[in-house]
Amino acid sequence: MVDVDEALAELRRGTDEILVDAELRERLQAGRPLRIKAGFDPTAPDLHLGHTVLINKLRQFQDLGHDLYFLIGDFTGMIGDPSGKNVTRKPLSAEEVADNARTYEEQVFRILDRERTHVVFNSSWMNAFSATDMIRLAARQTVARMLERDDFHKRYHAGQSIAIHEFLYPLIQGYDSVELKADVELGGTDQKFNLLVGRQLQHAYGQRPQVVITVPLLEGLDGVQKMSKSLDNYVGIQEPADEMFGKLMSISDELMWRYFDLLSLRPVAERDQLRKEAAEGRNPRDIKFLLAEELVERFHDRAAGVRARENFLARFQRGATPEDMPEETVAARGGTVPIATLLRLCGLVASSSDGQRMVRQGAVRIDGERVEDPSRTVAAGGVYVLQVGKRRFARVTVTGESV
RNA sequence: GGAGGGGUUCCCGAGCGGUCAAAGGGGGCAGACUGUAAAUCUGCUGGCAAAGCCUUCGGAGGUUCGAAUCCUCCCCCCUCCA
Repeated sequence: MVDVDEALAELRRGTDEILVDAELRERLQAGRPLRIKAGFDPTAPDLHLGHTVLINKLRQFQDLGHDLYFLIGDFTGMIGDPSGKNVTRKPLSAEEVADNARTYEEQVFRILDRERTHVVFNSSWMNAFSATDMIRLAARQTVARMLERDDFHKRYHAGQSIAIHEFLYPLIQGYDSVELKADVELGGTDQKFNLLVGRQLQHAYGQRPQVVITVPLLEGLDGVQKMSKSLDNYVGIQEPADEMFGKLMSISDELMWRYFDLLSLRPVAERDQLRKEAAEGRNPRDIKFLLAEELVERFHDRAAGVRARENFLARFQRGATPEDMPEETVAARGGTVPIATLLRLCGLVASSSDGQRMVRQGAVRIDGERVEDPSRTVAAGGVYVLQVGKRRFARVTVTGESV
């Protein structure tokens, strides 16, 4: 049996809070495999680095011999999750939920141990929940307590709507813990309220309340808001190596240390050493290289990490165009196509108006030559490398009229 | 059920008969500077194969030469009272 103190030290690392630490110790001492719960909303089909903070922690529990209940909140997902943005979400269709859940499952086993993971869906018990059950459940919670939740509190005081069913979300999530007889539930710090509802409900239903562990939320690339797909400040774990590397290089120096803490698996001592070197004048960019390379390596492989760094240097230090870029084919009506339209058709700008603006701002290049004239047209019968800004590229073949 | 306040572009928020594709801020994007960092400065921030045309101020009608602005009905949100 693993030493409990050692296990606890390992489990505490990188967490935000453990409620209650003494209870966790007790349960670990009991020596039986614990039932570890973590819930996932089935709306995001792409896991990003922000999710991996939690998933790495789950993996640790597995490595210590505990059982993971990977809960896909398909039922709660259909209700619509109130957390995050202060907007009532539209419910997902059963089909979408199923699709998203499958994608989740595929990706998560890049990190988790399949053998020690039970994938469960809360619809499997919630679909059988009766109105009577629901009322009994709702009776366990008060409106005042609900309004303590930060998200609800803000919306309420900002004069934004809160639908009643949004109150059901935490209740059901909490009830899932009852159903699973969870010993421990993990989640992001933003989940603290919901996780604590689980404790309360387990007590109300005669169970021993779960231990709640929160992990910090990872800030997105902007360094301010949490990493999320909808804010488009994320790094997906399935992204191409160059893309991943480039995104990680664009973070601020300050944020880099945060990422070292929450994402890097390097020993703490090494992190401290790097920090010292930075303070002594080592170029932070080179330290960022280490981080970016480590993460690319984790989700691709060693060679990919090295190659991504080389490509990065080539492109931005020596101005080379990337080797891989989207290939597009565009048919020119009447033999030529305006540059702004071409950019739009290649997906490099959101609209042709936007494309014109980009040209005016000097952001557009054709085969490396800056385009000055917004009304410039491009002739059919050629292959061009288009560039917008520093990062957006496409190789386009312009053909004559085809349809 | 009653009384009052409110719904404006990605977000917040001005506008209250033409000069409004709609102030200002945030966010975002681009340029300069750099280490594709941050900070800073500057510009842009409805759409269209485009010097013109088309669509936007909760929805539908109406008044007017002209409506985000005025009128009618409807929908939604908030506050207080029940």
